[in-house]
Amino acid sequence: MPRSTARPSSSARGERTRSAIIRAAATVFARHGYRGGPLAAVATEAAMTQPGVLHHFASKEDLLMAVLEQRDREGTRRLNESSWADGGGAALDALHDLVAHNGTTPELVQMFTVLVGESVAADHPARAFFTDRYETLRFRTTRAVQRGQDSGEFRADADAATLAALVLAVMDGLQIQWLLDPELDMATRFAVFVDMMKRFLAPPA
Amino acid sequence: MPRSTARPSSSARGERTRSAIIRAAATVFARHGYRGGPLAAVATEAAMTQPGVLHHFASKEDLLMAVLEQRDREGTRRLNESSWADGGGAALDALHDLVAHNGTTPELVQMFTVLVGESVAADHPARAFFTDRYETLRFRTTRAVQRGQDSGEFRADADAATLAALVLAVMDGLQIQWLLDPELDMATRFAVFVDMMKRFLAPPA
DNA sequence: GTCTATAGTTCGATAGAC
DNA sequence: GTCTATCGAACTATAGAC
Repeated sequence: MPRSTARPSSSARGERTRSAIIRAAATVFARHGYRGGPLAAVATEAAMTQPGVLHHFASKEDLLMAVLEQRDREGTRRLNESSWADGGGAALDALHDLVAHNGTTPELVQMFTVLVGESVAADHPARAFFTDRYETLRFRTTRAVQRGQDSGEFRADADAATLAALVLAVMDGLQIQWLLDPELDMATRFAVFVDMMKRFLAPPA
Repeated sequence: MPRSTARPSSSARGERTRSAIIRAAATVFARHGYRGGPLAAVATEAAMTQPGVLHHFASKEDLLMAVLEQRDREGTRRLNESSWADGGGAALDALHDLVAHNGTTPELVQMFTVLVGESVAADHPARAFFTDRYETLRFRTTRAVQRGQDSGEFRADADAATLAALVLAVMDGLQIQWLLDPELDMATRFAVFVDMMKRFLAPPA
């Protein structure tokens, strides 16, 4: 592995170009969707020509998958650095922090909302990605609720999997409404939902 | 106005053709989205040629708007025939019935989910339609919650507008997850949310 | 009112020079 | 590694016969 003081190797420079293209593609896909966003627009955004983009990615579809995986990793990293892993009410608070942060990154939110909508169509290249993503998110959120039940913070007789699906649903649904009308504050509304769920899960006195 | 026993007038036959095209377009847009669904596919689905479709609609965009308004009217009619207008818990139960019914019409649900995702992009022709639609739905749902507060069924110190936004968010979010994984039952999960919200809104004993 | 034919674009991908 | 040039496909919309 090259030391940070060394002149960047050819492949390291290549990685930087790839990153710039991924950033540009995220912007274009957020604004116009995958089908509606031409490679030429990605190229312009990355200060290149369209064949230049395809020198770094075999196809537009390849670029799409690279964008999705990159942005997904960034979002996941954020959660992992929070109190998410503690489970229970702390995990719900961590999700609230995430929603508040998302409110400062409309482009990222819009990209995922546009692409998940497109990908619901059976033949969309990102369909499998999103199916997997939701399965993983539901699994992890279910575990966070269960952790709260195991510790006695939450009632044990609630269906953790259903509640996990509801949490993710609220996040997605609020994003849609926020993107259509930016006046709407996601974090404030999500806080009410978290409050509602905590009361619902409070063990009987 | 022609009597029902009369031979259908030319314009009545024209209306039937328009309806058939709208039905065909709804199928195609649900499967591939607006941008991804060619007029030729709509034509095939309606057993016509592509210029035949454009004889009845000035442009693809015109057809899209006709599809949206038609399908929206159908959905709204269903709600109006339920206990929705009573407000309060009865209105929430009416929404649950709607969610259960939606579970039997995946094509309709998919069409709206795909199109709302696409339309979040600023330049999409359906953007204004969906912005208005959510504003209207939020307004009507807010009123339903307030009606419950006025009657004393619900606590008066809850923010009806926020709760309305949450209800719509859950519906949309569950639809996304259901379309990506049809194993997930929307109605069962929505019922848990309704239960949670009713407890949250129960007046203090 | 529906057809065939086609104009006029736009786009993804490839070829090949530098 | 980036460019210019271009191919070939797909799509909306129009023209005009029947």
